[in-house]
Amino acid sequence: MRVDELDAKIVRLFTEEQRMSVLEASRILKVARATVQARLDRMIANGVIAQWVPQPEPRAFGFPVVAFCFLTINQDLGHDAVSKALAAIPEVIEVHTVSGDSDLMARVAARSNSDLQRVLDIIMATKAVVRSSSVIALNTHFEGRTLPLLEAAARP
Amino acid sequence: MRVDELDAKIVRLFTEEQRMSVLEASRILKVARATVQARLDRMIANGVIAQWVPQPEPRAFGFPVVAFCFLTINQDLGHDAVSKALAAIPEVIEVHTVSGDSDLMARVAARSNSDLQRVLDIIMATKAVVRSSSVIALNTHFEGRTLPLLEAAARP
DNA sequence: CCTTTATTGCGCATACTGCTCAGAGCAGGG
DNA sequence: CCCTGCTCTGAGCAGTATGCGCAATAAAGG
Repeated sequence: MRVDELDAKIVRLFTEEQRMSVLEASRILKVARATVQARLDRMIANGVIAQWVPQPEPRAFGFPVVAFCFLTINQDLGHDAVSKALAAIPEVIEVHTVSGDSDLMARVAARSNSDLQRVLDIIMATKAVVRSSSVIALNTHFEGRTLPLLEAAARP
Repeated sequence: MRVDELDAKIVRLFTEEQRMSVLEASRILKVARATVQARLDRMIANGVIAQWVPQPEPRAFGFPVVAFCFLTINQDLGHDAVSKALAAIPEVIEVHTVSGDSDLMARVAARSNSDLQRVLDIIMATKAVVRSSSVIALNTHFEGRTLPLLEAAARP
């Protein structure tokens, strides 16, 4: 879907002031309320706004450690079956099939470095994963920063 | 912060029905409206709910390619200066300092595989990065799946 | 047992939402 | 040049939610 600058401004407004009402936004942007409504509806319908939900932050409730694990899977099972098995583990936040030496990459949260070991053991215990190699995130500079990209896509 | 099962149920409700009102949620959970309000306020204040904003999805507006780039940086600059330079590039969605062979890991979005090359060139052109090695996400099975972890943390 | 904190139920004024509708502006096709 | 389709606009109205305050009750902790 194509987005324009008004779309980007709307998303930015609702991102910066999450208590913004549609009416208030329309006043600030000097457009009709129905326009803001329509733009939001369209972006949600097209998936440009993928979700608009309270995002729990594991760091804030006892899981300060983040690691990226590169997994070599049991080829008998296939990627989908393995990702399904991984989805049963709450500490696994994200799973991609990737190019390169490994088959899958998983983002994993843990209570501590030693707790990460526990989670990795759970992953290995599924028998879906043959080998894993992890990289720990020592410091997260930023993440989920998609707004600048939306604005870049909106520019003419 | 400690979360209990009511907290998790509240987050789940607002995640599954994003048009849920606080009043409606209180009716469904059979608690007072003020309680739901108080729990939400507390979780937002403590960062358990990190953000509650419209999340743009790059895949939906022309950036279907996702890659994870492992960067070796120019040691003269330091991690923070480099991450700041990377933050100026809208295609860079996420940056972590990581353990292992590389210094930083960046999540990058692009319009296509060849467009990814363009983005990597921009990254290298900052002179902040000495070497990069990328892994392309061929298939995203799931991501941002933090709710199960919150529920696990809420269980007694 | 007492103090503190959380929850509850209630009311009220204000504000927002969802919905509808007719008219205006604009671009593209015939 | 005129039609057609699309979006934006401004307006209204009923229904609903919100923010706020308050006093009573329940639960938790020392």
